[in-house]
Amino acid sequence: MSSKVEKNKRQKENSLYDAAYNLFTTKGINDTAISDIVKNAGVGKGTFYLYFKDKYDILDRIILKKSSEVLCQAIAETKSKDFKAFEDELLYFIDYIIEYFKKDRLMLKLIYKNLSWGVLKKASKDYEEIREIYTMFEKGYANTSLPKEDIEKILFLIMELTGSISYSSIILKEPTDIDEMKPILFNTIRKII
Amino acid sequence: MSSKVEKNKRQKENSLYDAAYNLFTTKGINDTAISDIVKNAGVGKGTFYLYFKDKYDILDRIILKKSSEVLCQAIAETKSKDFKAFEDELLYFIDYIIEYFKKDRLMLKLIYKNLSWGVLKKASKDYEEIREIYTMFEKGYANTSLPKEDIEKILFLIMELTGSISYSSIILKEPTDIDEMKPILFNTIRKII
Amino acid sequence: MSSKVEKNKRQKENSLYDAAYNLFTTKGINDTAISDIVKNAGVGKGTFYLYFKDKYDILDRIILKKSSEVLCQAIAETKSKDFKAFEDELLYFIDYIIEYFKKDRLMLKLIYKNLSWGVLKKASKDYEEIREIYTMFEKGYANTSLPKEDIEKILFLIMELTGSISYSSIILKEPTDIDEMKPILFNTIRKII
Amino acid sequence: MSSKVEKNKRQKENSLYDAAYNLFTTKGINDTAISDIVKNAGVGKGTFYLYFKDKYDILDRIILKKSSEVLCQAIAETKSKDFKAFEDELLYFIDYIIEYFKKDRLMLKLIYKNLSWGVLKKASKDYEEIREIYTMFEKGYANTSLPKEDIEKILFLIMELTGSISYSSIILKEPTDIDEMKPILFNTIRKII
DNA sequence: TATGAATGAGAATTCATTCAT
DNA sequence: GATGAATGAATTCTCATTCAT
Repeated sequence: MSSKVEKNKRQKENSLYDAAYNLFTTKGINDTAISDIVKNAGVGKGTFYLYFKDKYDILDRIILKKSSEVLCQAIAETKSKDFKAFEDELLYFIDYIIEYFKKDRLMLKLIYKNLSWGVLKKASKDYEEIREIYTMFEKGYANTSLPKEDIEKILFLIMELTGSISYSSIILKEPTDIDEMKPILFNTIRKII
Repeated sequence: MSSKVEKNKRQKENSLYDAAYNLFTTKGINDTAISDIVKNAGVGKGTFYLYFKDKYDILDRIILKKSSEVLCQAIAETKSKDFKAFEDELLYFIDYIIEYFKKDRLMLKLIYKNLSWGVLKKASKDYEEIREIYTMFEKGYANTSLPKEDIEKILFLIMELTGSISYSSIILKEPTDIDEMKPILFNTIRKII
Repeated sequence: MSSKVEKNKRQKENSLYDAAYNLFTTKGINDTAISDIVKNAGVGKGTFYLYFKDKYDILDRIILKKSSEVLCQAIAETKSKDFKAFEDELLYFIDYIIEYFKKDRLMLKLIYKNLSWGVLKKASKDYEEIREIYTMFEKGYANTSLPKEDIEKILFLIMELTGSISYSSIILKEPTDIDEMKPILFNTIRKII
Repeated sequence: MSSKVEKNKRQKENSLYDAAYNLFTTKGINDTAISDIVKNAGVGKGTFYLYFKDKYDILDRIILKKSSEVLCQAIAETKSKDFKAFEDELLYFIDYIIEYFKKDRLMLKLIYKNLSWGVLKKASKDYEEIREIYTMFEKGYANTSLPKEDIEKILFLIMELTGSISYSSIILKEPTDIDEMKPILFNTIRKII
């Protein structure tokens, strides 16, 4: 296949991704029809089915893509800082994620209700950076006697807590604004590790 | 209005609640149509609209009802035990909730992603028991200098953490089974308070 | 039946008339449901069927009532002026009707599309005043040799023309405003008689 | 787009027009459902919404189409006769319309109460023939000092009168049959011009 | 590959009418 | 007479999916 054709295909697929993401975040998943997506993407209706099975197929892929993006960016940024203390490193990582969500509330809204940390772990085949989160965390626990599985569980627990608190305080403003929750959350994480 | 008519109305409304709950938990929300609900409830289609605005109206009310039920039962049971230590009391309360969810996974699946602790707080007007959760928690912190708001935030955080971990480990088995997560979760809560 | 009960019945019927008239003129006939009418009238749904067969039954009666009212008022007012010339008398009568419609556009909109002069004639059993329109017109033609039927046809024609022009110029502003159409219309009527 | 597809589209649209027209005239507008239309047209239900917004959209377009057809035919026929006198020409034109309505009462019934001369004028962009009615009329008034607007108003008035009388005498037989009304109507028009 | 016209199953919603109280 | 809860047929409208071009 000529690379021109290949490029054109990639282009169509991407415009479908973009259109779907925009519609899912602004109108909601239920209120977005495939005909909306193809209209916004500027492609024919049949074309959608060449790339995706249905609405939930493209949704799943978008969620994976977007949440990986956040995590990759967060881990890359954290690693570049060369923290001495593990606690500082972890909190910087968590804070980066929260600040990201604060700037892109629509994305948080879309991915939170549809993402589980477990799904991401499966995706870690494709994203080396996600494995690095584990590495960072395990290194932080290097001189403890905790079994590796327990360390992973603690990481899992912290990630779930972060996601949960981010969602409720950023999206629902419950029980209060994220900036007021952060000290409590960070303090809690410090106690946990 | 005669009490016979009144009783009949209550009956219809309840059979709609029950039918909707069963369908939502077994078939899922998206795959449940109003016509399914009325068919299962044994009432006419128009009757649905006499009591509810649409599918999401009945869903919201079910979620509120069911989640209040869990919490009310949990707090009642906890109070009846007359714990001496606050830590024991809180962990018993949390454990009760988790065990409830273990027995009724479908309910957990339905309510978790659609419920926020904030919504419940608003409902606490109608449910005295929910206010008692706060009372219990505040009593536990009685001899600290923490401001009342911070105590509430910590409670909120623990509730979100519990819900989040319950959902992922009971429903998704991620990162592992709930029984393996419990020690870590309880240990974490102990550290937090 | 005691007159108190009788009065109460009349009251309910009247509030149904009023409610229906208000809804028909503001929301339109198609968009007015019987449940709207009874709600606005403050009576039970079953009550409607004690007085009217269906929506079109009450509509027909309202149209007859309202259009008779206009005509009765117009003829009474005209007679009270004691015109010498028939032309002046007829034009005053027509003008009175037009001015009435100008002040109550909603009513014109409701009755025009649903009323025919013929329907009114049938109603003239109940409304002596409507017969007087004929009398006035025939008197005006007293010293001509025209057969009575032709005189009636001319009156009919003038009434249809008036209604038609009122509707288009007052409601649709077509071809122009009623005040600009009046001179042409009056001039035309003068030529006709 | 291939002309085959284009032709097929036109065909579907036309069968919808035809089916809707037949149902509107025979069953009435209120008693015609979209599902009746598509069934009679032999197309899928969704196809209707590909071409029309709703029942009133197709109705409006039908009315415009049909009323333009009558007028176009009437003016074409009139022009072909090469009348010397304007009065003869106008009356022939009016008579043609009336005879048309006599033969197609259902059409008259459908379009009259839903059509205004004003709507037609707007459509005259698409129908050159409608503009020719104005031309004919203005030519007839060529050697008078009447302003152009007044001439148009008189034409409007004559058209409204014709429509109104046609409707009541052909459809309602009020006050009498159209053939008995014609002499009076023609006489009146003669007086008006 | 890409298209978009066509489909029809199925979802939500309305509403006239009945009838037990 | 008066009520209003209950009904379910009827209607509108949507939308995922197909397939001929």
